[in-house]
Amino acid sequence: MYPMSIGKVAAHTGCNRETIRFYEKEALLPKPERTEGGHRIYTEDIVNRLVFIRRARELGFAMAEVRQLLSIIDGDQISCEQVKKITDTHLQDVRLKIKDLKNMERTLSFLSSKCSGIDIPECPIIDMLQDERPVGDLSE
Amino acid sequence: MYPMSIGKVAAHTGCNRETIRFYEKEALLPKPERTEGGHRIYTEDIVNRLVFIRRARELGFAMAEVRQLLSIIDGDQISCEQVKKITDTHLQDVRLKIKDLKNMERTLSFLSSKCSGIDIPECPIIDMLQDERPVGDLSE
DNA sequence: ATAAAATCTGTAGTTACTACAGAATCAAGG
DNA sequence: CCTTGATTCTGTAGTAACTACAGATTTTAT
Repeated sequence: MYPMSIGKVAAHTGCNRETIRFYEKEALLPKPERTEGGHRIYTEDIVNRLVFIRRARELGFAMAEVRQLLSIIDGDQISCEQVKKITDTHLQDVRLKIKDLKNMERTLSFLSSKCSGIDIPECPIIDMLQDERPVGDLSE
Repeated sequence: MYPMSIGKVAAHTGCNRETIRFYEKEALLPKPERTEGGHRIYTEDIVNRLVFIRRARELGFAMAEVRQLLSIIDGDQISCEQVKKITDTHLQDVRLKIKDLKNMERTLSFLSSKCSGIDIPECPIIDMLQDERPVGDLSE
């Protein structure tokens, strides 16, 4: 299994090659050993670190936050308090985004419901987007 | 009121100056008249168009979609069918994003609940992000 | 030995803006 | 009319997080 070429790592983790090199350039991943010809050779440690990064990213953590999490991991002892703080801050962000998207959803489905889709001179969607009244204000 | 300088338009619409010029460069807005010295002068028409763009953007339409909507508006007759199609496609996108974010939310709040925030050698959040088991798999 | 597959570096493109720098113009007050 | 401060001008570069090449080199398999 190990050591692995970059292509194997990509296949194994689902992270593409370019992204792996990108993380290395950004110093989220350490520089791996090289073959004589200069090809990267990955150990299990680095691959685990990559998996960690991908997982955090899939949970929506920004790269800056991932960087913080990694630096906590890299420190002598892990500060659970800091980790929880980063997580909770991010959780707030996610909740806010959900709220915003739900508002969009509400307005969009309202707009869609007003439009038959049958060609008529006046389009209710266009009309409402051009209307003086702010979108999302569904009052009379 | 009209005609307006770019600064007034910005204040009036809440869209910042740079963005207005950016939309012009991107040809979402037409090139406005200029003063002798070269400053832009905005008519009501252009400002209305800007408001339309901002509203569509606030509903999460991508610039490419806004572009499509505008070209429909600019055509001889508005195709309600096309407008509805763009809207409904976008609505699907929004719903998908909500779904993804809700999954993140669920996992993040689970992680957060597992962490007391009190410094202990092992951090449950870090552990779970490093765990073999994929995040979001809350099974035993 | 040769051919095909994989990898290398470095640069540029993506989205939708935002932030300058340095120069020119405009509006208001005296 | 003149000055001063506010506004605007153009053009370039930066943001986030990758992704997509091009052209050269290396590795692997036959």
